[in-house]
Amino acid sequence: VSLYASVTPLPPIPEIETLTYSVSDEMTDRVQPGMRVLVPLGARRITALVLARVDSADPKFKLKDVEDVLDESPVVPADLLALVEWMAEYYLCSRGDVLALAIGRGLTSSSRRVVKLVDPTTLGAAAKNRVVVELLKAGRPMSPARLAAALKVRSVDSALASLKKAGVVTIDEVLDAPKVKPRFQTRARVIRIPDEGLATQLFGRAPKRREVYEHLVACPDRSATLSELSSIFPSPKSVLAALESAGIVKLTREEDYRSPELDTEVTTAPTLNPAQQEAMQSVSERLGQFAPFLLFGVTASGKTEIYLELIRQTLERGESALLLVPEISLTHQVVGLLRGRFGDDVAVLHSELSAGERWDEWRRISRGHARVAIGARSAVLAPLLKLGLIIVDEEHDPSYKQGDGVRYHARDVAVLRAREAGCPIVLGTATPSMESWRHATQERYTLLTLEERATPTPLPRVEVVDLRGHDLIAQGGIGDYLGKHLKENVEAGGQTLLFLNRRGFASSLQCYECGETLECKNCSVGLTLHRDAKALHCHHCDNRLPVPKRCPSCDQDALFSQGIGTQRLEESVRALVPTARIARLDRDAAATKGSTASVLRDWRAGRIDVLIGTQMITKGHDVAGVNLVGVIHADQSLGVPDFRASERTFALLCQVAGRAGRGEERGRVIMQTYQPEHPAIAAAAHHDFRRFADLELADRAELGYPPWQRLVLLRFEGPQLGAVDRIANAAARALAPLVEASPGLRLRGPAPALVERIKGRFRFKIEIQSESPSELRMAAAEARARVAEAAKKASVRVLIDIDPYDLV
DNA sequence: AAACCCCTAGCG
DNA sequence: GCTAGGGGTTTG
Repeated sequence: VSLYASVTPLPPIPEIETLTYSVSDEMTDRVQPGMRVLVPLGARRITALVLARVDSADPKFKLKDVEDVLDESPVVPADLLALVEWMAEYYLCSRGDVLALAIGRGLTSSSRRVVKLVDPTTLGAAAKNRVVVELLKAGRPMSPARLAAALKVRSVDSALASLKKAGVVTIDEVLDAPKVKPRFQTRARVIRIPDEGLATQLFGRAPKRREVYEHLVACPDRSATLSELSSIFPSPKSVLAALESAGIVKLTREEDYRSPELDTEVTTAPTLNPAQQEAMQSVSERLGQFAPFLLFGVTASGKTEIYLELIRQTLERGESALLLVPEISLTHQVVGLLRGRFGDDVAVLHSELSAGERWDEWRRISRGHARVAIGARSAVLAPLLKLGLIIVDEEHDPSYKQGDGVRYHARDVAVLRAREAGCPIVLGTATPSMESWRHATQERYTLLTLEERATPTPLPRVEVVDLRGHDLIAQGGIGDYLGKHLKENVEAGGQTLLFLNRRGFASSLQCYECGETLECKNCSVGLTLHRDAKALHCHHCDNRLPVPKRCPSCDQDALFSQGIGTQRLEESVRALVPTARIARLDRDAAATKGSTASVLRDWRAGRIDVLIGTQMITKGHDVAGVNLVGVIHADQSLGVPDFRASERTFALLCQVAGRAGRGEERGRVIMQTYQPEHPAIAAAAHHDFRRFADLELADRAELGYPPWQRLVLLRFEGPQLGAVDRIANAAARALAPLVEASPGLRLRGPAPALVERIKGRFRFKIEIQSESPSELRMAAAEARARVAEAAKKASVRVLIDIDPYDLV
């Protein structure tokens, strides 16, 4: 019986989903699903991941052999491969795309051609040949692509062909090593206790041998690594060699994991209060089976302790646990807690890891050496073995939805993964997403509620200040009421948090003579004024320009700034409370390395009186409680033409408000707004999620927006407006018969995106809506396929966003 | 006729 | 993503 391997290239190759190779007899045992292999493809060799072993192959292919197996154990466990398949199907992308985002880059190798000069005397006639030879004479052997680049021509292939024929050069295929290699270390282990005679013989005149030996015997497992020993004994290598040849010690090479530096915060598990206990118990009873829970707990209700206890129980059952958090960089504290409780059993996966660190954490998990994985979005694909529990903290957080590439939603994938693994999943939040809330009210998810804070402080008092009739900008962002309380709080020595979700100084510059607003030349958006950097800054393409003195359009000295950002707010706070210690936390301030951490440290230590920030300050547990929280412009994010604007605003306001009064006394929150009656603001002021959800769901029902129905967004992007418009319309026409045939299918668009141009690319969109997700996916795939060819010709990219979060 | 250039099909 | 090879064009 012959064996074949179905593989997918890694990194992925567009248009190639799977390839089939034959497996030679001596490799049949080694080739297993989830392993990387080296395979020939065309004229070169590439790495690929084995998806399956199959016993038959399409006879129309003349199959090549798998050349080498790169792993000893599967890099991707079998159940994770199944999840990858599902994601590729659901999100209409290739398995390779999903695998690439799971494993990351740097783990693949491929061959390339290298040109070597052997005999420069027999030059060909062509001028190009001469230049190529000159270049090779001067430097080292290089690839055809680099030769072409150095000579600033498209290709040198034909010159090389003739040079090769004349015997001037040779072209070899060289295999690149993967960029990430495992690191090894030597471990010494005592395997035999010497009897008295041998001991005298070995140690009699060699006290150092005895010392090393005695140290090793005292170690756990009677073993230690070479680097550990080196830190105690100077150059222990020769001693170990002697002990090894005497048969006392065995030296082995083992993989050395590059674990990221992590803070460890040692705490003891507190006794859970009755509400926590009850919630924990409900999940605990269902360990070992699929059971989705929505853990709805107000801020500071002690959700984290429930997570920790459930993870402990899962490990005790011999299973592994996955904890997803919105942004790992802002949740160091949770990582520290986990490390404190579970030590080296914890692995961290996030984008800030180096390729080597990520790979080693990945291997630690996939070998079962780490059984708790914590990470952001992409950690939902962590290669855990015997998965027994998934927790998604802050399940409502929009960062779980990937905005480009494979546009997956980590929370949704997590629920599916839990179902496949047959384990409980806990979605924790103070402000559930409408989707999860509906599942809970329909009893598809079990609702667990924590109504009270675990701390003695009650929820803060929230006051809504009606800004109508006031010019927020003229007041520098701080109205009279907020200003009065800010002053009082600073004088009383309290800490104040001011929240404004816009960075920069002013949102735009406009000319009062000709009315022109200064726009980015690559994007159809206004440029933000950054006064500290003395620049106009495009928040879409990162373009930076000097601030012009006069209007570039009419040359009048008539430019004035509009809107208000954190930098301007900082200025007005300094004017209002000149003696206060003030700090700002936003993406601009965080750009200076390490500044975020030091600002947060100072804040927690009470060395800062007023902290100004964007939504960075609302996330995670790093910002401790304060006496006063000021929301500068609560309805700011309601202006976005997106059906989720209310939900986002509500969640954001609750989160900001939750920062108040975590310590001894009850905090105060002041929300300034032009829309005090808006449900998102009114409900947030009363900490009343249920009321907000009722109103919001009713609103969405009218238009059939999620969670009532599902959405798919088709996006069109390209450098020419006309081409993008044309392809978008062609796609709409391709969809028309489907819409006609199916009464449940609705179409909105094509229409230009809110920001019509980003980085020089024009953007159009089509929204498709239906109750049936499969019908939607089919329609989207059909539309894309129908316009694919024309789109390629017109350099228009067609992107499909399943369950989109960003509609504008 | 050879050399050069550009494009794209097909890779298992 | 790469490469070899097809076909059209230029060059000596």
